[in-house]
Amino acid sequence: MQKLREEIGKVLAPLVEMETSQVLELLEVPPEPEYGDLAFPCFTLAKKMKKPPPAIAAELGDKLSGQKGWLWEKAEPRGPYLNFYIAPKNYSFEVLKKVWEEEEQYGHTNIGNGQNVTIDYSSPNIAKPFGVGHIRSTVIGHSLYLIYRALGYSSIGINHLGDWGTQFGKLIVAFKHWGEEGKLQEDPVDYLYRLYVQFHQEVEESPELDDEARSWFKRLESGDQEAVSYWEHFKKLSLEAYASIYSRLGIEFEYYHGESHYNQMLDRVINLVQEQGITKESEGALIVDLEPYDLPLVMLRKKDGATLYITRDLAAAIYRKETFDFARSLYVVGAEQTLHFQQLFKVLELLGFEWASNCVHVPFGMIRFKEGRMSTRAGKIILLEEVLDRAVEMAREIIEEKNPDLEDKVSAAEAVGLGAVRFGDLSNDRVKNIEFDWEKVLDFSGETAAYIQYAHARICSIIRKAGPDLFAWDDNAASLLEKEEEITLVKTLAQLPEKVFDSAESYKPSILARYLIDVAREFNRFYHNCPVLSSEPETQQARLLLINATRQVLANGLGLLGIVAPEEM
RNA sequence: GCGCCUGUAGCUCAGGGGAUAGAGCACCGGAUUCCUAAUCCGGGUGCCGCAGGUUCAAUUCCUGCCAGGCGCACCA
Repeated sequence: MQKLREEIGKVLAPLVEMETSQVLELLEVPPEPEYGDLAFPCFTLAKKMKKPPPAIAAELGDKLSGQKGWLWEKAEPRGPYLNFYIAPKNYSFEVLKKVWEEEEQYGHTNIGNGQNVTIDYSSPNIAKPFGVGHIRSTVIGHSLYLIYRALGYSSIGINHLGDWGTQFGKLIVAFKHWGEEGKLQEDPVDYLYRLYVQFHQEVEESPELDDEARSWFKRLESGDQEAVSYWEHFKKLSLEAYASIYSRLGIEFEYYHGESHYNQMLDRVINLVQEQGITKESEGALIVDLEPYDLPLVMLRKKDGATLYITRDLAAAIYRKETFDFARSLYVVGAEQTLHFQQLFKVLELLGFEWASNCVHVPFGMIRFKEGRMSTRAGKIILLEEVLDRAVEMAREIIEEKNPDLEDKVSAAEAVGLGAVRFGDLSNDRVKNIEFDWEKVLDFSGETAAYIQYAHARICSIIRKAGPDLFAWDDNAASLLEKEEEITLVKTLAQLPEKVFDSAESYKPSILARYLIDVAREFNRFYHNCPVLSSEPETQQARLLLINATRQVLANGLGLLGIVAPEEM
């Protein structure tokens, strides 16, 4: 908790002849609770004071012996550290009061000060089914969207649909050769997907199909009527299919600016790069040589005149800056595209845009099978919808078994099932690959969303039973907590704001996800050792305030992960 | 060949310049006259990939190597 740090910083600064801010940077949380709650390491002072660290710690301990502050009650040296111990009652009071007052705003701040952050996420390729692989960008990006908003930024979600490029040439060719409109209408995305797979099979035998596809894409780019109408048709049908997944997951975007959105800007962008004098003609194509920067060259225009992915990304970046004047621009895109973004950002830099340094690629690992990677082309893929459906179904079975009297099983199963899938993607470091395993997807035990949701639901149940009369703020009760389980829980609750901040700064919702597991765990320990409703009136009041604060932290935290916190399950 | 990422307990993974390296799963054993046992408690495991280097201190930072993943001009 910030207040505690500041209090200790102020006390310590004059004693060690440092700025308060320097002291604050050094303060760290000890590895064991018995070593106190905040420690000042004396190593860096050793040189300056020409004394061994333990001697310094001891000396500081002497100077502070018998002293205490509002939020801390003693400072003790231990080895090279000076350990501060919180004053449990005051500390609990402060934490509970803050959560009580801020409610759903607890954990939020205003450091973003209304600045815009654009977040490019989800961005599926039209005409390809929404596979489990797509969930990573969607879910991580959306969580960052929510987290940045909680920090006072104005988040702008952009779905950079893959709605342009040679794949449309392929699709048009496939549809013209083998397609049937009737089947397309039945299940558009699935059918387009099958055509796409078929194209890649046939191309093995007939390589000329590739040229045909390229030429159709070229026609599309030059506005050919027939090509455009195919494209519009495919796009419309795909978008309708994606809409249902997004609505089920509660995901929204400010803009659906796909790649095609930037078509009119491409000439201007290419001119801009040419004016900068960094382009070259090579084998008929227009390229930017990045060799001086140890990067492979970038191609802006193919020899047939058609543009490429990076051309449109360049246009998109500039468009986003001009339109939204972002403070940061995030690209939540798979790690396999790291090089692409290095090139993109380098070209922006060469164009003289100093805001290039505010563009951030937020990479993540891929979801793979044990046997190897998933492949849309080869048809080796698992549909996200199937994953969601099976997870919800499994949740439903467990509810049926554990809580057969529950009224609204449908909502609870949806919350738990979808939560499990999302949490699976959010809880581990995003850069790591994930091995897809049905057993893990459908396992709701251990460190999962259900663990957190269950803690939330139990708290709601206790609060319901307590009734509204028992449940009100009480200055006196708020400072009655003293049992170890209570204090540990309070300390954990106090960490939410810093966890939210850390998640944003490192672009890692996993920090928040892991923290919520800690909160739920500490709550469970408390729950098993400290009865709420059957305790003495004053204790009961204190514990109600504590569990309500816990409920709030869990709800706020899950909210930032895009996961529903059910009141019953 | 070059570049980027990853390597921690049987498995899946946290953590991270310093105080005894942690969880979950799995396995074994315990807890429910009491707020939902989707819970809790107990039981044991680690050359933190290998080798050097920087440092008072390295599992953490740097370099090299090994293993796996990903990428490297007309795909996105």
